[in-house]
Amino acid sequence: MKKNPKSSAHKRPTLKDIARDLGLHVSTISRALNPETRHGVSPGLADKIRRASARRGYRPNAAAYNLKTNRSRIVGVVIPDITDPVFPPIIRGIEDGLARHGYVAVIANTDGNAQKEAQVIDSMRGRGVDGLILASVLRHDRDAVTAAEGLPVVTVSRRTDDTDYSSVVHDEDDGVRQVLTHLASLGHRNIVTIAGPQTISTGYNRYSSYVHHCERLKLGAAQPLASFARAFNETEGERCAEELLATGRKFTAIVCANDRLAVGVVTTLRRHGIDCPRDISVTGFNDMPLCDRLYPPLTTVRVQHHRAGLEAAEAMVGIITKSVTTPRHIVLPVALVARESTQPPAAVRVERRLQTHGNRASRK
Amino acid sequence: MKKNPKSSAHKRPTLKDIARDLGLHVSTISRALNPETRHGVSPGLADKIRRASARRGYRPNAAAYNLKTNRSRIVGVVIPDITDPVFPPIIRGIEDGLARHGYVAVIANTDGNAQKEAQVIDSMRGRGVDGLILASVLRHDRDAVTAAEGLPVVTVSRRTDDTDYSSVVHDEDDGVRQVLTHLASLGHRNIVTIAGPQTISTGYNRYSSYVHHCERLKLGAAQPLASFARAFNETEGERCAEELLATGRKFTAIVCANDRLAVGVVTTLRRHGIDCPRDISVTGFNDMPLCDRLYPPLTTVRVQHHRAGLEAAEAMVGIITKSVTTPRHIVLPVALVARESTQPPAAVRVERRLQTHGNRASRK
DNA sequence: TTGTAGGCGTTATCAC
DNA sequence: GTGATAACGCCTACAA
Repeated sequence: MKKNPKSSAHKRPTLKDIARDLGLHVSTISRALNPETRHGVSPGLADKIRRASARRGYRPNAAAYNLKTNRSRIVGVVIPDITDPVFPPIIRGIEDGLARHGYVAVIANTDGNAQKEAQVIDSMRGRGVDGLILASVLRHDRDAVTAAEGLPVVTVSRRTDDTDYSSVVHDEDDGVRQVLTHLASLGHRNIVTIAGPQTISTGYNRYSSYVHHCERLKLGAAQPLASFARAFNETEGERCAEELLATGRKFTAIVCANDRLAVGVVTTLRRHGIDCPRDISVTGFNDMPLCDRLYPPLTTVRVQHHRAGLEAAEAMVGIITKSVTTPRHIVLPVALVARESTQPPAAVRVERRLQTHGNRASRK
Repeated sequence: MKKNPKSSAHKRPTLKDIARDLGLHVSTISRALNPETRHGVSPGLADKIRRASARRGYRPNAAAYNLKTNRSRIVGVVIPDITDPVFPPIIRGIEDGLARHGYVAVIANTDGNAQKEAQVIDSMRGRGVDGLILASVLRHDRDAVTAAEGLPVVTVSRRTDDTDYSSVVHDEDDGVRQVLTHLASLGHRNIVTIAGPQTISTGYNRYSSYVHHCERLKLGAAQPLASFARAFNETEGERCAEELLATGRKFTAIVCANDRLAVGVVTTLRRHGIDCPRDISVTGFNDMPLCDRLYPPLTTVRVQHHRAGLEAAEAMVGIITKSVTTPRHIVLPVALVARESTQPPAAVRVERRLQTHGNRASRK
């Protein structure tokens, strides 16, 4: 039972094996087993072949298929860092989407390093990936673009300015609009922002929208105040909050370009004895996992991470299989999630209390 | 410049191409380029060949290599759900470790479903993975074991009871010991637990250690009280906390089998108007990302997620390349991280205050 | 030290 | 409809 070559136990059976079993030819087996070419074989025989190969536990050899067809059914996924809470749901979406079509993902982390990005893309190309899903691109990403040359590319969550890659992104502008409308309706007038890196489409778009909608809603006082983060993380949130406080300017709300920045902001505020939301309201963007369990639960913009991954995967498979050449740009809707990190500013609260004749518990 | 077959632009060059360029034969090129066989070719020629292939931008064709050598340099990684915050750091570690040796990971999610686990393992085997790293196994996982038959397997974070797979786990027992010692030193005596699924090694070991160390430290009153979670998530944490409260038993601390359960517990306590840590202390396990930004910052056990992934990857490559046959079991040290979710019980605080003659600010 | 030939498992293009 | 044959790109005896 150990090395019996005739036994079904040891080596994986090949087309040749089941051809020998049935006294047929390899090519017939191949045809019968391939849905695309099944028509060229009589129904009865095809059935018999399928049953026989199932019985033998036949599994097509991926390497041979790859070599012959030059298709690996592997898609490379390039992200900054899987450890950042926004990416796992996206990846899950990508994997789920790819799996539907028999594709799998190979993931690489760039740590936001453009050089490393080009390098991992190169190595993925060496592995013969059928396409690339990039969640790491900058707005002007020459390195990535040249490294990816000739391969199908879909960007997800982000977008490049200058190429015609297909993309799946979130409606950043509407998100920012909803945040500012929400803050305005609470009574905030002096709203500042912590913007993300302007080299990344999300950072750039969210900041532009902030400026645009502040103007439109007559917010942000004289000139809107902004601090620019060099990365989307807690540490930068802390640093930027310090920077804003150091200006001495008065403001009652901070709009952050993403949740992790907001988390850092809250930490810094607390360190300064400033309470969120009592003294200052803070908003995030993304609604990453655990957002609702933070202190305070964070008001943020929910984006469809998983869905974005799914769409990106579908788009990729579409390009690979149907050779869709015209780039498609999908923009997914977002939704404000108002939690406890936003509240009317103190002055407004006092005012309202007076209006309601000192009615306590007017707002828990 | 579009389809010139002689141009270096379009199709990836093969060994044959650079052989033709140099007027040599394919096998010579192959030998010169392969570090293992380079000895069999004169140094001068080898150099010339390497330069030429570099100039042409030669990249070995992975599929052909795979087909010939029956090695894919792909390792399958099976996890419950990449969306669970504990897994990304592990995966990052695995990917970093594999990358050192030119391997990549393909990830699949099982959602804790044993059947799905067997299924994804099967499909990975179809892809010709060189080995499997399992972060999803149960203690008795017949499905996984049979599906993985014949492939190198390393389990990470978890372990099976009955097979001889190599494994990389954390020192659960020491973690629980440190947690209980910490709570005891704060003055807690009535300590209950929310245990994880007993079908999983972590759940089982942490609970066993809880029982053992409670006894050793004379804790847990008459009989220790436990509620058993059906999964390691916030919802189950909430449910189990309700269950504990419903018993009517008095206790001052809840030891949770992981952080997500602890997060759920805190939510439930708050819903009942019970403050953590003032009224009840809560501890977690894992020190997942954002643990320090929760409310209250969670006292927990730091485990080396990334390191575990690295070690698992190294172990896997060791098995694949050097055919290490004897399973190795690595246990990584852990460390208590005391944060604000643990505090002396109210009775003890009062007592201490009396002892210090009403000294306010004795403890912030 | 270098060249030759065969084959890994599959698919595609012939002919029958 | 089915069988034969070549080829995908690489590795590796073996021959020269």
